[in-house]
Amino acid sequence: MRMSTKAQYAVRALVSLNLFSDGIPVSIKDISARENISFNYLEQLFVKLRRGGIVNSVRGPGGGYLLARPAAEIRMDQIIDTVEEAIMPLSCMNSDGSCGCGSECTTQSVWQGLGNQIRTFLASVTLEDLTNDGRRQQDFRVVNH
Amino acid sequence: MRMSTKAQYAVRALVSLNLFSDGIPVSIKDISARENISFNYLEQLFVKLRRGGIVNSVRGPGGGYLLARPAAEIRMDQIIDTVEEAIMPLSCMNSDGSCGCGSECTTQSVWQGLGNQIRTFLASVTLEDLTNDGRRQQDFRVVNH
DNA sequence: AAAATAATTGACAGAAATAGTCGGGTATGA
DNA sequence: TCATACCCGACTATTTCTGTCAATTATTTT
Repeated sequence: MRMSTKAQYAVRALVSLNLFSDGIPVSIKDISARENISFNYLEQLFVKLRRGGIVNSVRGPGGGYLLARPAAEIRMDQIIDTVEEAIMPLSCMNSDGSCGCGSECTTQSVWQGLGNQIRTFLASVTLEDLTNDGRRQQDFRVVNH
Repeated sequence: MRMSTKAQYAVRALVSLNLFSDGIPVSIKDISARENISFNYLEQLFVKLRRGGIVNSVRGPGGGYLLARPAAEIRMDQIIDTVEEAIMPLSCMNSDGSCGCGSECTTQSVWQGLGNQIRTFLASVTLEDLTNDGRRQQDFRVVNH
């Protein structure tokens, strides 16, 4: 069981975006350099994030991306939903979320319980929470140099 | 983010084992037939489960596998740990569990929090819990035929 | 002792998902 | 009109997952 780099990159990128944007667009190039994530790969992620309504884009020189709404209203589960396919699919699960393995599947309840647990946790953390963590780390670094 | 079939199969197989064993060994062939899981694949899983101390093996005719301890003392997280590599690794995580991305990694806390959440949940469910679920489903089926 | 059963082990292969690349477009501000 | 930076789809490489196979060892039954 693992979290894809897609999700990890997307979250890191958005924290970085929130941390360094003062209302002006931040370019992928900047984020890519700052977070050391492949430019082309980030580009892909931001296309999804834009379509998912997490960020808005500004084209042309000086353009880039902006959060579509306040960081406090952007939840982790929303980010991951837009960037990945599903938070916790099972092998016996149909595309509509129903179970395809009939009566054999005595263990389904656990996995569903786990899925709910994960989703609840991710929904309880906002981009603002993470950005504050980031800010603290930054301050710490400045103080200690 | 997904749970591997390895983990799903292992749990199902152990529930089945516990459900149909009355102190006598159950062969992989039986479990394979009952749960409709590939014999050869199950074999692999049981090697790990044995090495992980979840089951004991009995060789020769009439042999098979037995739970190494009471079902109530076998927790989900233990099963998954023996069958998979890690419950929630991150791409920036070294093999020893430490983080390799230094100060850039402002988002680590979330993933660790999530990992703890998952682990806590899995540790709260025992094989007995699941077996009881299975028994109820079986009764239900018997009653309704 | 021989035969049958069933675990044990390691190597291998195909498929799918993930991760990352590339090349050409389009909009926009200077 | 040029440089910037988003936009988009296709493509490739890598890894992981899933499953198969063959050969071996241990044990019981006949």
